[in-house]
Amino acid sequence: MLSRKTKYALKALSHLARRKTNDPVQISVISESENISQKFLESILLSLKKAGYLGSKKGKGGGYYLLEKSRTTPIASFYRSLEGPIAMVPCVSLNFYEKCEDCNDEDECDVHNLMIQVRDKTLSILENTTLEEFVANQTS
Amino acid sequence: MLSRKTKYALKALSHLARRKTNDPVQISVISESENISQKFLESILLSLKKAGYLGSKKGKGGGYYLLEKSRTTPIASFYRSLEGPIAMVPCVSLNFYEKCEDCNDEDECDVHNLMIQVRDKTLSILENTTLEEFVANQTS
DNA sequence: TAATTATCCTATCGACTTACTAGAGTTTAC
DNA sequence: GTAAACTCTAGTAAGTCGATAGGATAATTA
Repeated sequence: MLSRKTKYALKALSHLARRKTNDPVQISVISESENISQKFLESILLSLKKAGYLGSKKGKGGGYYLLEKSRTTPIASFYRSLEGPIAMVPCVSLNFYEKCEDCNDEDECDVHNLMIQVRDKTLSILENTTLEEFVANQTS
Repeated sequence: MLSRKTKYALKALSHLARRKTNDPVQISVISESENISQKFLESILLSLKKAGYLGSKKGKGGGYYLLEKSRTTPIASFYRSLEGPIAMVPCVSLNFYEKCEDCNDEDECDVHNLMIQVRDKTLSILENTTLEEFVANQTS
């Protein structure tokens, strides 16, 4: 399940990406337009900035803006930076791999083998959809 | 992420399904063979029984056994009964649908539309893999 | 019937996570 | 220099997770 944090982040990114220009947008504007608690969104946008996806400008006329490269960043990257592993089990995670303590031989673990398939299918979407495409997506 | 509960459940089901016969198997046997805390496994197997996937026999020579129909049950069913929704967002869940409070028009929500795709890909595996196939699965 | 075996059930626990909120600090534009 | 806006640190209520403890219940065996 997607946490609210990640969901809100994707909605905020979508909001910024739908704009033609990369001007700063105030938190309050995004928060009202997307129906997200402003204070909560504040911390989310800050995370996205620290992760290198957004820029910010303080003071009057300030706000958060999309860094140009973020438009071609796959959703998988945003997901991982907010939510962590995409895989359903750490032992099939590409970026957050961890061995199971209870499992001697991964190749013989049915759960492992099934979850690899799920991971691959999921990644085929999340890795191949950029923010740009995410926004352009009409009932795909 | 798969909870340990669900992971252990799948491993236990796999253990039972790998057997040719459907004789009762003691919790302690499964627990040792799969490296799962016995007490925790106890409650998991009980859930699976209540959900109608396993039978049980008390007393000497007792244990849990696979109900025949469970062999042809898709993994998705086990998953849902233990973990709940498979979808990443309630608003795209087939069996646990819930409307987002923050979203006016689902069809125009980018998150919604993307998560439909992820759901379909995931279901294409979990709905089309029966316990039998799950076990037969060799590095597929 | 008594003893043994194994499931069934309740309830408790500490650690962690989630979704937020409060409030003060800092930078910028005018 | 003051108002506008982001930055940052804390904290918190509620819930979940993984596990444990301890006994109740039921079935089998002798």
